[in-house]
Amino acid sequence: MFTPCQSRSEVAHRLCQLGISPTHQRVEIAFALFSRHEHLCAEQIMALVNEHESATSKATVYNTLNLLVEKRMIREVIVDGTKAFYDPNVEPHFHMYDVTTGRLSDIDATDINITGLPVLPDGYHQEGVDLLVRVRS
Amino acid sequence: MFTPCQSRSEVAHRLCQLGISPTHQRVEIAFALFSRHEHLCAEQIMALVNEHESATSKATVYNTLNLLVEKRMIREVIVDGTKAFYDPNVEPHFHMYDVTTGRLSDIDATDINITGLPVLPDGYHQEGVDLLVRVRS
DNA sequence: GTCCATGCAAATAGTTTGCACCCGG
DNA sequence: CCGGGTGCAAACTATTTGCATGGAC
Repeated sequence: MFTPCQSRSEVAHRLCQLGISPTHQRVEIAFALFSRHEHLCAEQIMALVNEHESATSKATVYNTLNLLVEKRMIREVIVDGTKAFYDPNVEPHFHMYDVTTGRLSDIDATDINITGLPVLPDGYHQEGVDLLVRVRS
Repeated sequence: MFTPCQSRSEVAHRLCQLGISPTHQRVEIAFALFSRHEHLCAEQIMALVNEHESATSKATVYNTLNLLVEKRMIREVIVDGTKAFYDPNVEPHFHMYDVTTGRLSDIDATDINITGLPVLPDGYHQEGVDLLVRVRS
């Protein structure tokens, strides 16, 4: 299950567990995602991190997000090709995207059942299944 | 069902049906997609179109692809956020993406059944469901 | 001649790269 | 000191915008 973090020290601890040294920038970036249960894009994260003092560069935001994705602390969600969203929930689940507002929300995977997917040829193995429900309001 | 076009005049005819004037550039771009049953990205389409004489600009390729998407002659498929694929098949169907080769292929929708999707609140309506199976070879 | 569709050069947005610096050993 | 990890300016790539051109009426 997804567990949010209320404090920066909690986030720092999780970073350490993954072998990532908890620098100021990294803690701020991870905290932005884990303190709220939302899907944010790089730009929004950058804005949150630099709310008080403008201290962290775009490149660092991106590099850190990529590092967290690689270490499986967060997940990248592609929705429309214009930008990536980042999701602090790494458990298997799906997404709903409101094309009117640009808002992305979770769909719990436990309720969903997908049948009839093709059997993969030998030598192939399934990495994952992405399911996105696009809605308009 | 998806019906490929073997000739440029067939493509021109389909463009007219949609109210798009069949200029040289547009016919070439649409023909690149409809003459082969494949998923191509803008770059590949540009290369095909300019194989003989380098005559069509990148901007025109993109603008034309966007026009065809808008008129529902083709479909944009987002797979990894680095580039968009364009699919001449606009019937409901799903996709399989080989992350090793970067190749994208169709999955027929008739075999697939998805249950347990959430009921949408009033005022919302479903635009579509995208299903992508990521495989590794 | 006027006007609007068309095509493209230039601008933009999102992301990555390569390198300078600094901190721990 | 030295070396690798860190952060960022600059570069890069995919895509969009705004405008000049030219063909239709």
